[in-house]
Amino acid sequence: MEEITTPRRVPAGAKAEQRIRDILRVSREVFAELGYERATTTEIAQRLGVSEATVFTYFHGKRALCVRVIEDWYDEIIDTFEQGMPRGQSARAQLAFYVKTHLQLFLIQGTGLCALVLSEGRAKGPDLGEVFVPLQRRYTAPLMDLLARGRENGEIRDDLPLSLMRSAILGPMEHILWDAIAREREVDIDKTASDMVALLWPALLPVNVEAEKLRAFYGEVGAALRKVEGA
Amino acid sequence: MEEITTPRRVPAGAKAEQRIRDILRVSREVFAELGYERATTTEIAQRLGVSEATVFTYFHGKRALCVRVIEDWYDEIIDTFEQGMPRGQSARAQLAFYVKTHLQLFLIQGTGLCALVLSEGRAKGPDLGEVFVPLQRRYTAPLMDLLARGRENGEIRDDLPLSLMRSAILGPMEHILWDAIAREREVDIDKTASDMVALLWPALLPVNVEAEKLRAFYGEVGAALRKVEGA
Amino acid sequence: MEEITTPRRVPAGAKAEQRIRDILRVSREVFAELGYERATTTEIAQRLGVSEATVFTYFHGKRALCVRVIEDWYDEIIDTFEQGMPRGQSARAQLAFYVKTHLQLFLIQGTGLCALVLSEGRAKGPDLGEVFVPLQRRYTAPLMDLLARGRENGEIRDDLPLSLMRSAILGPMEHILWDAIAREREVDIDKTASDMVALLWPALLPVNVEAEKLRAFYGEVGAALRKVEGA
Amino acid sequence: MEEITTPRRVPAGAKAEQRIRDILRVSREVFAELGYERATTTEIAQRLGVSEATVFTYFHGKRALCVRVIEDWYDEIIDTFEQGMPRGQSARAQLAFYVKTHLQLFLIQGTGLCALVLSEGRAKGPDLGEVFVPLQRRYTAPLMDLLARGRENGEIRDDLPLSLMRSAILGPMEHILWDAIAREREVDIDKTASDMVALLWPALLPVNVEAEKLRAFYGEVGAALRKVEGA
DNA sequence: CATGAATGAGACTTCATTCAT
DNA sequence: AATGAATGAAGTCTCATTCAT
Repeated sequence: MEEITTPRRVPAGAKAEQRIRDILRVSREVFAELGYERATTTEIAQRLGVSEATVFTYFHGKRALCVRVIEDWYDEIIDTFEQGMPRGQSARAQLAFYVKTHLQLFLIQGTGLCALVLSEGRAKGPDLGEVFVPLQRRYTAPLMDLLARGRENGEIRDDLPLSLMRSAILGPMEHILWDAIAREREVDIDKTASDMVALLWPALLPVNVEAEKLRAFYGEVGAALRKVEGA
Repeated sequence: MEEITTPRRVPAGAKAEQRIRDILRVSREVFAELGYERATTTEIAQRLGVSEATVFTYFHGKRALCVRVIEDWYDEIIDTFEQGMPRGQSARAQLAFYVKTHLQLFLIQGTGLCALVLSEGRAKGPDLGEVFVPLQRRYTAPLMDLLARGRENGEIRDDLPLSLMRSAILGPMEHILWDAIAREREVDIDKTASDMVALLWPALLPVNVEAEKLRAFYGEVGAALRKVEGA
Repeated sequence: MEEITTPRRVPAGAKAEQRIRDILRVSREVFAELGYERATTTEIAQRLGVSEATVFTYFHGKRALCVRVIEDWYDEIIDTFEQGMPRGQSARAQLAFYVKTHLQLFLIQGTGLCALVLSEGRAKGPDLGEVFVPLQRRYTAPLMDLLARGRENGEIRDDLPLSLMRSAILGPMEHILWDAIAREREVDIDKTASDMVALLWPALLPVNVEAEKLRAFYGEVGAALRKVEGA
Repeated sequence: MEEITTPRRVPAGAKAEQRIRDILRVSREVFAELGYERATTTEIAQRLGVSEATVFTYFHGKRALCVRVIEDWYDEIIDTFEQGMPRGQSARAQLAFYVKTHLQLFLIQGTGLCALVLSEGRAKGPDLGEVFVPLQRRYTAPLMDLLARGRENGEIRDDLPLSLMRSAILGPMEHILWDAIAREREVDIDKTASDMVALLWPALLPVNVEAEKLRAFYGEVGAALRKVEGA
């Protein structure tokens, strides 16, 4: 089915690489705006000011181009998380970073790509779908790690599967983003992010860390602190 | 714009109604599996074992057929919620009902329709989009009511917008469903539903401010400790 | 190609004849409004409040129905002329009757049928065309007779072919009618008819050869004069 | 309503222009032969020996193609009239030119386009109709001007509306042309044109230019002439 | 290398017509 | 006698893709 043949000869060189970047940039726009089916190679070529044939000189076809667009997008996101994640801080702080960054990335880039992945990734024929599974895994890895570390530290409850928690964090964000798009409303990213964390954090807390114990802990730490200060 | 032409003549009668039901059933399948763009009238007709012309005898066209499919689907869901919601019970019990029913409806029907609504509702030209807005409202109404009643009773926190809470409930469910589809894994609905409520319920509870602060303090001290240890 | 088979069995009887008349009446409307191609059997059936199948019970098909509509229309027109023509009076009076009646018939019935005949009669495949030739002959017969009689009496010139005169009378009327339709303007039939006769009658009079030459001379001298003056 | 979408990209270049001319040439034939509804893009493509897609590469669609065909045809006619009209000569000579040129243009090109305009221009939905109104005006302008100038000079009667005279000239020509087509008979253009003018001219003359006066005028001009010659 | 030009395959849709009931 | 229902055939149009230049 899927042609695996490479285009006659993909050009190489500095100029060629620039061309590839241009095509990818514009394709990302078009796929994001229109979705896979409604996007056309004509539209992409026209926005670039080149002929359709040129696009096909550098990419196998529409499908391959779309896959590449999505891969690149994932890579960017994953990089951003891996590099920025404040690993040393509390799980809550890490979550806050994750949520805010996520909202930023999606709202800036538009939710188009998000929708693209969600709807095209689901298409029956494993046309695009199978490409995404590993990407999805890498993409959610920072969150999963965050949760796992928090669980080890006792900061996060361990009575429920991590995958459920992941859904409880990613799901609302996607939902909010679509809502924002659908209503064409501006979103206050900072506020939304902090509200979201305020809402969800209690859901992640260990259920058995009770106020009583916390108070005792607080007292002891305070006492220890004063002891040091007094010394 | 909107075509007003009636199909040549929509038959009416017992046999005709059966045919309409058949077409709708199969169309729901096809749209759900393939999405709007990839679904074809040819496919629908073939699965039904009739000619394409027959489909067009009963529906104005692909678009109208799809709209009808979605409307019917929403109606089913809304009915189920409105009739089954245990209004007398606690907010938590009502939420449990909502979540479980939701998962059931979606998993039985497949998430295809959900994806259909989400991706087509977002399409550039508000071709299908505008049909959905009122449906969406009716569809989320039971949940919003539930939350509002809980808030009045003091069962649910009132320091965050309802819309955020709505997203925090619907979002995870959609996410789980897509995950289930993508991995083609069976889902234990009862367990997933109860886990989900166990996870989310604390997020909805009124905040005990003191406890909240203590928890934050606890988390940060722990993190500081680990930093020292790690260094 | 053209099926010559009769419909299974054309019903007969008083009720059947009424039905046929109804179908023809409505079909005439529809064909006149929409032209042959744009008219549909569905439209005809719907306006009648019967099923399409019923139409096919009484007529071979769309084509045959249209032919019959046109034949009937011609028959009406021909009858009107043959019965009303004031044969005893002067050629000019007869022409006046012919012109006025013609305008009346066409404007009342709409020019739709006229257009139908003109455009369908011309279609390449002699589908409808060949049916019309004899009708056209009968239809123009009253006019041709009128002219021939006038010529014998010396009331009408005999230096030009009759067919040309026929065109000079029928042509303008059709032109006026289309103009009226195109601009959706009301036409004052009496005035238009008398103007038309006033205009055309001199064209039909026997030529006074000498006067004619003098007139030509006068025109040319005048033109030459203006040329000099203009220079 | 009116689609604004451009074809994917209309090629521009020497070869492309040739192709466009070819498509227009063949389309003109097909529309002329069959009328708008019966003409098919398939037929056009087949006669050209290209795929249907090629036709759609150069034109938005059937409708646009037809509009262009008609516009071009009108332009040709209008140019011919505007350039060839012998403005300096007598009104009769100008009319003779107009009639003969008209017959030539129509008989060479076939009356198909004439019929196309007349029947499609009248179609219920003003699909094509509205395109024609301005063209019609430009097209009849030379004739109207001719008549107006003649009237000012006293060469043409002023007791009847110009529009009626226009119909009395254009109408017969169309009628003759259809007759020619319907009977598939050759037409002697020169003879028909001169006969037509001979027939119609008396209809346009001022009714009060009488033989007596003309004779006197003739005598005087003759005398003047001889005086000059004698000198 | 870039592209102008062409196209095969397939989409949605319409409608005259048939036939069992 | 009437019709409900179904459909074959055809039509317009779109788009990813190819290939010679």
